[in-house]
Amino acid sequence: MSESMRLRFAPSPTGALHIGGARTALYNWLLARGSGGTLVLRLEDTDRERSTPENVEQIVEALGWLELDWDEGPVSQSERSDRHRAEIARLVEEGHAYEDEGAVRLRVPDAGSTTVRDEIRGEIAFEHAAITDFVIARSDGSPLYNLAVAVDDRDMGITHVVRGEDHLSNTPRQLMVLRALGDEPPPDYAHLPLLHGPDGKKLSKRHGAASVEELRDAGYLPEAVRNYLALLGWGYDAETTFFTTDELVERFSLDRVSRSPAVFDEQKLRWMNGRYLREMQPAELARRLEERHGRAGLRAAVEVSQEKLQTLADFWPTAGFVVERQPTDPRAWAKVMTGGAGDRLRLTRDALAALERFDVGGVESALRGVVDELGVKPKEVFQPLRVALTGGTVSPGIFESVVVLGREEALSRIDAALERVGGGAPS
RNA sequence: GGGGGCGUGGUCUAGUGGUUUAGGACGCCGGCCUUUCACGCCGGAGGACGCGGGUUCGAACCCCGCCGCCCCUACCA
Repeated sequence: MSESMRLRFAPSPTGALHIGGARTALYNWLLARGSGGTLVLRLEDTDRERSTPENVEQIVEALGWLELDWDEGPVSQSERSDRHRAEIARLVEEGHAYEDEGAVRLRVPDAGSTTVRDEIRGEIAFEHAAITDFVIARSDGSPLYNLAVAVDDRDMGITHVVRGEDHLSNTPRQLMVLRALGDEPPPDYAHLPLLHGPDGKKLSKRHGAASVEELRDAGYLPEAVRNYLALLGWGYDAETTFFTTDELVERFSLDRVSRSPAVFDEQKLRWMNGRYLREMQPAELARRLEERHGRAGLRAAVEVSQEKLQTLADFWPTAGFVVERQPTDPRAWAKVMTGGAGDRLRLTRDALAALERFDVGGVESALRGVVDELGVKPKEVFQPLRVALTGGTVSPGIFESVVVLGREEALSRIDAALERVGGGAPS
């Protein structure tokens, strides 16, 4: 790749930025950043009916969240309509196109073929006989996709067009427009394999999180999404799975991009996201969670729960009890608060109340003391306490949970549970 | 219908003629760890590389046919 690569990411603002589009944006960005080239953001909004400002805003926001920036643009094709119309007129004048019931069609030769040189798939020939004279301008004079793309790629000096495979069949048409427009060599093309849902069909909302916005809301980290998306259709070697963004920029190349479509597997993204979450500095994780929840003071809750999170959305269910009391899960209560649970909990309360050093080590020895004293299994003591403190049977480590709540709050919650179980008044 | 692309365990992939009894990862199953759930660690099941021919001493890798899936075939992009 030359160091003067000029790439473009050209989404159509007819909807949110989908995962496939995000992957295309990522690959273009990696290529631009890795080569010291330029990335242009272009909005293909020649379909004025379906293109909306809201979608443009959403796409720009999604790119921002993914931390993918661009060097030029965003430029809207609709703003370049005059330029497109001028070229359409010139093509008609020069005989490359003609009017047909008001619309304008490009002349496609009856014989011969146009060959697409694809960086990923090699040379692909398209027989002209199978391509009709296609419309490049509507009868109202407005330019159509294949014309606008060709004119813009040419005007913008795009050297590499990297886009989804769904555009592969359009490429010979754009190549023909380009040729009619002038003699300049066309850009290099690379068509990325499409992304499918678990059912093998084109990815859509019915497959769960399908847009970048939904990924963000589901609690995924942009760096994890970048890493995962990079691996959907590209691999560096036989064993490397984790890449920092710098490593991706350095190592990504089109010649290792796969040719076959990939299925977006949210389970693997969850796993990868969990790995990123666990390796993050607690302060940073707390900052992101505080931003997400619009509240401060989450650091302590983060420290006891970080190792259990797979997404940011997992935080509240697992550590919300630290911030505020949670309703008790009836099933948890019924399962744990049986037999002599009340008595064990009362003894636990006494041990915690009498504890001098209220830290993890102190709490642990106090609780294990109760276990030894009663001669029961640890969980006979820990689970009732867990339910009293958190409302459920699943939570962060019990010693840490006790300490993070503090003695006063912990005893208060235990008392409330004792009252409910009727296991006797607090001593 | 026509044109084009693709086809390695459920999923993402490594592997382009022999070092492959096809490697790694997610998921799944079992075990260990253990205060719950995770994490982590260990082990396991699951692919004869879409199918059928051919070339070759030898093919997942080359050739042909077929099948399947997807894309284009719009005055959508």
